[in-house]
Order: sequence, then structure tokens, then C-alpha cells
Amino acid sequence: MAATQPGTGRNGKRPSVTDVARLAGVSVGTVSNVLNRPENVAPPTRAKVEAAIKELSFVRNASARQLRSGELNTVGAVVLDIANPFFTEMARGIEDRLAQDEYTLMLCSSDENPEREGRYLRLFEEHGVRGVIATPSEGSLDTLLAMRERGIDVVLLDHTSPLPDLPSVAVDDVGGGALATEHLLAQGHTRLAFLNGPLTLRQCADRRDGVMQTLTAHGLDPATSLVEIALEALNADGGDDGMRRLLAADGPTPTATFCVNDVTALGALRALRDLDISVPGEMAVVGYDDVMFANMLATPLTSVRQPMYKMGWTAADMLLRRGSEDLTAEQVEFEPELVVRASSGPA
Amino acid sequence: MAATQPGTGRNGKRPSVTDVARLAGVSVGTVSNVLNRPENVAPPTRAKVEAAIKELSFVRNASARQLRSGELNTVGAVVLDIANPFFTEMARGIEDRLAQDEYTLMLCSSDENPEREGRYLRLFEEHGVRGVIATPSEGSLDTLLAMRERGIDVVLLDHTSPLPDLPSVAVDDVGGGALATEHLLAQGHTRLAFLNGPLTLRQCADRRDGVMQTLTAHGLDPATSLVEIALEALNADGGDDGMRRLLAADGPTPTATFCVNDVTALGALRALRDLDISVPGEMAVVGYDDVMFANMLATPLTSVRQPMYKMGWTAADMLLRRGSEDLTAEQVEFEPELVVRASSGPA
DNA sequence: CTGAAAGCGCTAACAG
DNA sequence: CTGTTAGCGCTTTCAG
Repeated sequence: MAATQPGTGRNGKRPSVTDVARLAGVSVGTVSNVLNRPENVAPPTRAKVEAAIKELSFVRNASARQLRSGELNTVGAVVLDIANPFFTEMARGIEDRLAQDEYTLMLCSSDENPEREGRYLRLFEEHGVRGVIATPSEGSLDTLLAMRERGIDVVLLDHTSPLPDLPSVAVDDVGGGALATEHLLAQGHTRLAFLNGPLTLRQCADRRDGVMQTLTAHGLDPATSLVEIALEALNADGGDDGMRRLLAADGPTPTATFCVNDVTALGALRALRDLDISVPGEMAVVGYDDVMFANMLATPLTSVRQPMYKMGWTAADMLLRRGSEDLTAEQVEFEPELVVRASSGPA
Repeated sequence: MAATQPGTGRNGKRPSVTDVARLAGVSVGTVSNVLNRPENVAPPTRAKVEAAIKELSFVRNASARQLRSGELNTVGAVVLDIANPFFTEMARGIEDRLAQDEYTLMLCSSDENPEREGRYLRLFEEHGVRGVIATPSEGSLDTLLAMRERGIDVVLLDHTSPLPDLPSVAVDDVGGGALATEHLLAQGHTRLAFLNGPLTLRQCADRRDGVMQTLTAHGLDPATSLVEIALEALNADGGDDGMRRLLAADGPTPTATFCVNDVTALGALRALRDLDISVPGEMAVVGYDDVMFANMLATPLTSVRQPMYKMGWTAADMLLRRGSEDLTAEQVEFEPELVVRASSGPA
């Protein structure tokens, strides 16, 4: 007899339950049963069906399946930048927790572009994801809220929730900014620089608040004691460029720089090295996140640590538990922690 | 009149085209038209429909859509480890190319676990992705091939294709391993260590071949000139542990170590630093990948550079073009490049 | 334990 | 230009 062309179905299309049923000599209902409730099917029948499945190399069509029976074991996540170790660590946390419940992650990065973020969120929704974990940029909160109205679980990540019933996992960034600033002040620095991203990003705005509050609490006038540099991009090149602009600016050069994250600090350190400016001698540097490589740099980087993996894990956990357990929205806030290293010695 | 509860449909379910049609006073066909061919709908009608869509905050159901009309603008990618900058850089390349054509990426990491990889691949297929980009681990090649039989485009990434008609993007890892070894030998080292991952991973096996070939080409006997350490994990902790085991081993300690990737080298350097062993004085170190932070480490790391972003971009490009253009399978191979830095000075 | 039949939400003919 | 209608592949009653 002619061997069935595997996978090539009858007519080049993917084989369906109907094809399997026909080949096994049973009805589609039975096929569906062996797929979903094998224990309810008599072993001989089941064997026949399984043989047919293998023979045709049949693969379930998730779309049809979901269309009929609702749920789908997928959650979507949008982060700001997948190339930043801060977010990848979080993604690992999310993925690991999701894997426990056989859920799958659709991961996208918005590049801090609200439009791109919106596109991804809409796509997630169209695909019927069970839930969404998002690091929202400004403006996308409304979209997220609307999705929730429509029954999609939402957890905010790296963002405190503005609503009592919207779960979130965050870190106190105002406190983190303050921590970094206090440290620099304690080291005797009085003229600081802050390489920051757009204030439309909550993280940037909050860390800045922490800086400002600390400065004024110490009786310093930000106008004279702080130089702010707006970064073009929150990556190493952005930090490199920002540091060069800082050094080229008019007026007295600060003796210490606080970078809004470690990747950016890496770039700043690179510029400093290329320009032959010693760290921390001529310029102290503090980063934020405490990513894996922070303590391995030429001058180990002082940084504000965030529990990234745990944050991701927790967010996923909240999302998954939300279905099964009570619906009280948790709002977890982790505390940042200053890790002092060589890059921020005294002035 | 009572405001329609947005999103809460008639009965708590997501609103469908039927709901929209009813509210707008048109037929579902017309709704479908404004969704897919708005230019074929009279402006007034279109306006009514659009108003209804907004009113109900209707969101298309991608499952139903795909079920009916086949294709879906999604491609899946499985990489070995999403936390490794090497793979994230590639992912960025993939994502950026995909975004150009409005495609979306489902990204998963297999953790070098073939079972997990298989699960993800099956899931992709069930979801009807248009194509798959995979960094296959051993054994999964068959799965990939089977998927291709069933009409899913497959591109191998960081893996040379074993089949003439299966497209792939790779780097010459044998050459890369040779490059690193040649360099170390040229520096006068004669006792080398190789911190490598499992040989079931093609990258590891190939780089090892490069090492071996170079050694014998120079008349050295691997048995006496090379110590191989099998890493438990291809991350920083794995490298740290591997280096400690190397130093604790019997026999003369090598004077140079080649690490199978940079993340691993980072860990090895950490161990060396903690143990107060100078680099490159007492131990030279060479990594692989040349990730972003390689040149910023305490001792800038000599490494074998791979064009990660470009690799990802190219793979996605091949996948996308495969649909539209001719079907000749390309097999791109990039050349690795040695980047010498301080970590590998002379013995 | 198995079969028959309805229908999930959408798109694509085809009529009008 | 708009309406009607027939499925896409699957799960799920409901009978037998």
C-alpha cells in the first residue's frame, strides 16, 4: 500500500481531526476525546487514534481550539528594552514562573515607544492571551486599563499601580534615587550630574524626584548643585554620549555622576576611560540596577540594586494566581539597596 | 439613554462582529469590510461602523480570523538562553527586521533543554506561526524538519544547515575556536585550558574542533597541552565554578584559558579576581562573542567577535523573503573575528 | 464508551 | 456598495 505522505494531508493542507478520524475509523468526537480526556477512551480505540495521529503527524490547531473553548495558556509581556539585562533578568523570572503552570510567554520590547507598545498590546489581545505583564510607558496605562475592562488580567511591572485594584510589582525608585544621592553627598560631592532618560518614563521621573528631595533636604539648591543631562537613548551609546556632553558643557564640571541605569553607566565609564578621566578620582559614578557585570568592570560600579528576577517571578505569580484565588489586587513594592563599589570613592 | 457598558458586551463576553453590526445597523459582511478593506465602504457607513467599534471597544479575535483566513503575522524564535547578551542582541535583530513587515515575535528560551525546546516548537505550530527561527539543540533538528514538511518556514540560527534546502545563518565556530587558540599559542602559551559546555551543543563541539585542530597543527598533543573542563551551566556562575575546578585540578596549571563564551569568561574572571590570580600575568583569558561589556571589564576581555545583531536580522530577513521571492535556500556564514585586549597578554 | 451535530467569530464568495 | 451565507477545525452537549 502507498505510504501516506506525512504531513501533506490529503491536499497539501494541514491534517485536521476529521482526517484523523477518518483514518482511524472513528468519529471526530472520539478523536477530540483522546486528545483531551484520553482516560475516557477505551484503550484499543485510543491506540487506533494515536496511530492515525502519528501517521498523519497531526498537530492541533490552537486557533480553532481557542475559538471554541475560550482560554489559551499564553501571557504577553512588553518590556522597555529586551537588550537591557535588567529586563532580561525579569523576563527570566517571568518565564520560569510561567513554565511551572505550562504557560508560555510572548515577549516584546517597546523601545520606550508608546505606539509600538500599543501595537503589541492590541496584538496580544487579538490573540486572546490570558493576561498581560507590562512595563508601561506614559499613555499606555489607559490601553491597559481598557484591556482589563475586557477581561484580560493585567499586572504592572516596574511600575506602582495607580489604582487600588490593579496589581503591580515595583521598586521604590524615589527611594533609590535618594539612596544614590545621599551616598554621593556623604562622599563629599557637592556638584552632581544626573544622566537621565525622558521624564515621561516613570522610572526616570521618580529617580529624579529622589535626587531633588535629597538635595534640598541637605540645603542644596538643585539649580547650582545639579547638572541634568537628557539622554538620547537608554543604552551604552546613550550614556557615552551623555557623559561627553556633560564634560563639554559650560560651567564647573561636577565631580560625581548618577546614571539612571547600569547600561548607561557602562557607556559613561567608557567615555571617561577614552577621555582619560579617572574614576572615581576625577569623576565618581553611580549606576542603577546592579546588573550582572556591574562588579566586574574596570572600576567596579556602585549601583542601586533591584531584585529583577524576583520581580518578574512575582509578577507572573500574581497573574497566574489571580485566576484561581481571590481577586484582591496585590501591590508589591520591593526596596532598592545601595551597593557601594570602587566607582564612587570620595571626591 | 443608558450608556453601553464598554467592553462588557451584552453578557460579559467580548463583543463580536455581530454585536458591532447590530449596533451599527449593518451586516457583519460590512463590518468585516471596514476592518479589512475600508476603502470599499461608503464613508457614512464606515463612520457608523467605526463608531460602533469604538463604543463597544471591539477587538478582533485573531483566532477566528486565522481559522478562516489562514496566515498569521507571527514568527516564533527559540534561543538557548534569553539572559545571555549574545542571544538578546540576536533577538533585537530579529525583532527589528520583523517589525518592518508588521510581524511579531514570540520569543522563548530553551535553556539548552531539548524537551523544553520541543514544547515551544509544538506550541508555535499549534498557534500557526508563519515561521520559526531556531537555535537548535541536539535532536530538535528532526522536529524542525518535520515542521517544515508541514509547511512552516524554518530558518536555523547560529547553526549551519545540514540540508541544502534548509536556510541558515551561522558563524564559522571551528574557525573561531582556531582563532582563539592560534592567538594563545602565538602569545607563547603551551598549556591551555578550555572551559566548554556540553558537546551536544554544536557551538561547543565546533569550537572544540577548532582548538584541537590548531593544537595538532602546531605539533602539540592535546592530551598534555590541553585541560578540558566541562561547565555545568553556560552562565557566569558556571564559568566561576569551572575556573575554580580548573585551579584545583591535579597536574600543572595551564597559563591560559579559553572560555566558550563571554558570560562564562566573566565568571571565570570573577573567580580569578577573588582568588587573587592576576590576568593575564598568571592566567590569560579569552572569551567568545564579544558582547557589549567585554571591553569594559577590569581586564578588558580578548574575545572572538560574532555579528549578533546582523545574524538575527538576516535570519528574519530570510524568513520573510522566503514567502515572497524564489525559494532557493540561502545558507549564510559569517566569519568570526578575533579582538585582542588586555586579558590575553603573553605568558 | 462512541457518534452526530451545533456553534465559537470571522472572512470570502456571491447576490442583490 | 451592502447583505447573506457557508464554512475554517475544534470542543462539547446530547443521544445512543
